[in-house]
Amino acid sequence: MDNSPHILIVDDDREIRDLLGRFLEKHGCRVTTAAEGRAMRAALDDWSIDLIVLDLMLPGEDGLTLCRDLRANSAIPIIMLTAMGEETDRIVGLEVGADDYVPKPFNPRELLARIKAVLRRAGESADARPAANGETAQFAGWTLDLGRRHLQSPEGAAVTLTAGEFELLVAFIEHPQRVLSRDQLLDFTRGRSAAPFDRSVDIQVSRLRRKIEPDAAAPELIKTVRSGGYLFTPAVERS
Amino acid sequence: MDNSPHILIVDDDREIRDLLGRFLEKHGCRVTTAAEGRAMRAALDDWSIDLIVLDLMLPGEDGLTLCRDLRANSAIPIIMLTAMGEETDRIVGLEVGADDYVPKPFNPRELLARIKAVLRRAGESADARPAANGETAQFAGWTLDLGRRHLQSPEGAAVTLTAGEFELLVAFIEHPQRVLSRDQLLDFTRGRSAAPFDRSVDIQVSRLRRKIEPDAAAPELIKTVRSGGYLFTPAVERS
DNA sequence: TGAATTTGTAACGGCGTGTAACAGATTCCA
DNA sequence: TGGAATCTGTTACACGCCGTTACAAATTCA
Repeated sequence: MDNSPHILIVDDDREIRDLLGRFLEKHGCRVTTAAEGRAMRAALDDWSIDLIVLDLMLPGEDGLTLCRDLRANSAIPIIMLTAMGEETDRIVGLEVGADDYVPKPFNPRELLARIKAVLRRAGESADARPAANGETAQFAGWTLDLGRRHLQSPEGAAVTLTAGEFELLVAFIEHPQRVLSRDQLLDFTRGRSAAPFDRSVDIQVSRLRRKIEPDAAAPELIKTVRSGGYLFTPAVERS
Repeated sequence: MDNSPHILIVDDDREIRDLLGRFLEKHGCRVTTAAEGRAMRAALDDWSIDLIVLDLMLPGEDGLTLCRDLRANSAIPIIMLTAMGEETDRIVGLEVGADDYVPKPFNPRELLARIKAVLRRAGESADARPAANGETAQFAGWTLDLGRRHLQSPEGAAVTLTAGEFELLVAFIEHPQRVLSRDQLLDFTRGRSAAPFDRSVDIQVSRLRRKIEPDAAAPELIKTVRSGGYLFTPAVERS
């Protein structure tokens, strides 16, 4: 399962989540599931999701509301599941910003086909996101300019980062003071999941530490959490 | 698929998008699709579109509005799809600036013929457009005069650019602080898609860097994003 | 304490990128 | 129209990034 799309299934029906999840995994997707809005947001925070399959009918916040909220600050493709195939639902779903909709009950194969189609289209118009325009982040005296991909030390010296180091640092900055597993870090930086005995994250952490830690032997900024992952300790301020 | 016209299909009906898209691709076009206005704008931002096939009836913003907006600041040829062949639609469509209209249901062959006709006409009158008259863009102290194709360094010295270098710089200036793939850059500058092992973009970037980067060994303006493409880092101001 | 597990990192090699050099294509000019 | 000058893509090779492997060090557990 390398470099495969990461699908988030949001449905209150456990059976649908499990069956659909297994089906998609068998067909080359990584899958995370959530039963309602709160869990959905948690999953979006924990992983780099490529596409959301969102049930229209949910307890608590319903799918339409979630969909509108998602659209407000992200461009993640959404496929809506609607209980009835009514025209009104379709219109409303598309109006609210869904990329496609599938009426229940659905054929998993058809859903998979639509997922692929939506992902293909999304890939074409991929980097429509403003890519952190002009934003900068400060931590422990350091300044990272997201737009210019430029890092400055507390003393004012420019430190050049390779693409991989930059991506890793961005992942840390976007999730500070949280333990991030190697799997999550790989997902954030490379959009793929870890293979067994995959040490690539360790290596990149080691290389990044050499550039930003005053003493790489006693790291302060990026701490190791044994059998957990890594933790970015400084507070991050963005502007 | 080289140097072929890049068609953008805007229609909320997935089936029409897919079928028509495949048909056009089979007949020597490159195709990108969008379900509604938001996706259409994203696609226009990401690619150099030669012609838009635009459905009159769309959820959210309807085709007429989109068409009028498009005409306000671009000359991209537009073919409207109208649900009924009513005279009024035709009149309104043409009034709003569409180059042709095709009533639904339509024969793909006929649509293709009209696309070719409109493209031929557009190609003839292409050089007639004043090409951003008198506009200039500033970035990192440099000034680029779009009309005169003239570049001035921060010190005030004139730097002559070849046509290819100029087109590349314009592509960067029109999409600053975004990672642009080699494929996108080829589309912007030459209107074609990349062949496997195509290094032409790399070469042009290398040549442009030599002219505008203070230190070509440590580029600041045009950064490389490994396995992603290139990124124009400075903020761009236009006047 | 010793074994098992986990992490740090040196070393190597595959692969993506930078660029020199050449050749084909295009433009310019008489 | 023909030849020169210029521009642009291809080829070839060097370099640097990054993942794998291997082994040492640190930590945990019995």
